[in-house]
Amino acid sequence: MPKRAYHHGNLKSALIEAALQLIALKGPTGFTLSEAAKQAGVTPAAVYRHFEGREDLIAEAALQGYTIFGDLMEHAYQSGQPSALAAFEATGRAYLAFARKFPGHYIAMFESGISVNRTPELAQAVARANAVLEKAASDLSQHIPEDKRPPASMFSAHIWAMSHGVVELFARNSPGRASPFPPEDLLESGIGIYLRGLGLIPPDS
Amino acid sequence: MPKRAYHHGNLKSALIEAALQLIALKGPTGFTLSEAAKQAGVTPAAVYRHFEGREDLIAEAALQGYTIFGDLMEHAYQSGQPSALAAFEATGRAYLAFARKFPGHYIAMFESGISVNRTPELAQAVARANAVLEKAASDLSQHIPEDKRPPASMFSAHIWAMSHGVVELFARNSPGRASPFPPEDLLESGIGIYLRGLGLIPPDS
DNA sequence: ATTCTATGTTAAAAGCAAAAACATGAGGCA
DNA sequence: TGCCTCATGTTTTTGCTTTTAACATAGAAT
Repeated sequence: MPKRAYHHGNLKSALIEAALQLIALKGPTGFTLSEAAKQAGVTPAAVYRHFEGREDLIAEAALQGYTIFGDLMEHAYQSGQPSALAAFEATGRAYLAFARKFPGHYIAMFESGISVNRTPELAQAVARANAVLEKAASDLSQHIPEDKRPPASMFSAHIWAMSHGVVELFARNSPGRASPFPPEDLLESGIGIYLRGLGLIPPDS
Repeated sequence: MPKRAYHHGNLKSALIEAALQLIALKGPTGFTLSEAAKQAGVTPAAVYRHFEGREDLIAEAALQGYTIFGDLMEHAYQSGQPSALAAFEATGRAYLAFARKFPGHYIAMFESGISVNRTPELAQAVARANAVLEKAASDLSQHIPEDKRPPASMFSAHIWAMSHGVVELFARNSPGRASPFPPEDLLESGIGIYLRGLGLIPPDS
């Protein structure tokens, strides 16, 4: 194999790819710009032609993550239609699936400490993902009597919180906080109980 | 005031204190051993007389955190006795209160990437905190008919997950993921709905 | 009083982020 | 065809970090 030409061709994507791998492997703290550059076959300084710096590289990985995340959630939502309940439960499963399939993205998004308001682009990608979740929650909550219906944004915040909590505490093997249950079961049962509490599914196991 | 004597006196605690402050301020990534040393009025190398290195310093902060956390949860649990429900809800509130009052500890515990099995001591402190939560959940779940009662460990995992999710997503101002609701309300309502789903509180707002 | 040891300092090696100065080569244009 | 230009990489440098080794000091023990 001939050594790479002077110009890489698509260094930007290669760097994001390398960053995602390294972030997933060594955590947001262990990740270094230099190592990502090396893995892309390039000197550290070259990174600055495509990103403002280390943080910006992580931020772009997160942006890509939110975009994929939004797509997946949207697709899951559609796949459950026309049943509001099926659509809702599909988004729940998609959440966990995303965290499992795209660990680098997930970490960049939620554990790297970057602000969602870092750039307008990022904020918009977050807002879009949020909107899908809230739409699924809103659809479903139409089935609740209006007087005892929580705001859809609260509903979706609850579900997002539980999903995120399950991922952070029990789905990541590294901290080793082993639960006796597979994360999928944990989340599904938790959401099930919650929905029962809203009267959205009948009270039988 | 005369400059500090050659021997600090209680450098170890001073370093943990400084670390907690800096971690809360700049996140686990921004935190540096050197800065903690400077803040304690000592050279970086002095740190190595009391800790194995940067990670170990963070780990000890986390250990201290889990100990305080366990104490607070225990106290909250006792404060609600003899009502299992009151005790349970008190632990929920205590969780959020801890995250708010001890941000440095919380971050060291849950966001710094240290493994809970790093040392036996740490693992034990985590286990103890876990045990309090599980006891509260177990007490409460006695009030559920045995055939439709989830395992106490699953019950407590659900609550822990939602609590942690609320803290991470909505209680930390830095990521700027503003929810329209105060985290306390969000968590309290979420737990309320969940408990209703288990039939532990009657279905009225 | 003298020695031992815990606890500090200085000094130095190795790695990283970031910026400045320099190099290369691909595409537009005569 | 041949030159210019500019996007894209490389070297080099600065200042920070972690970590280790060698040295210094003072409180405690004998």
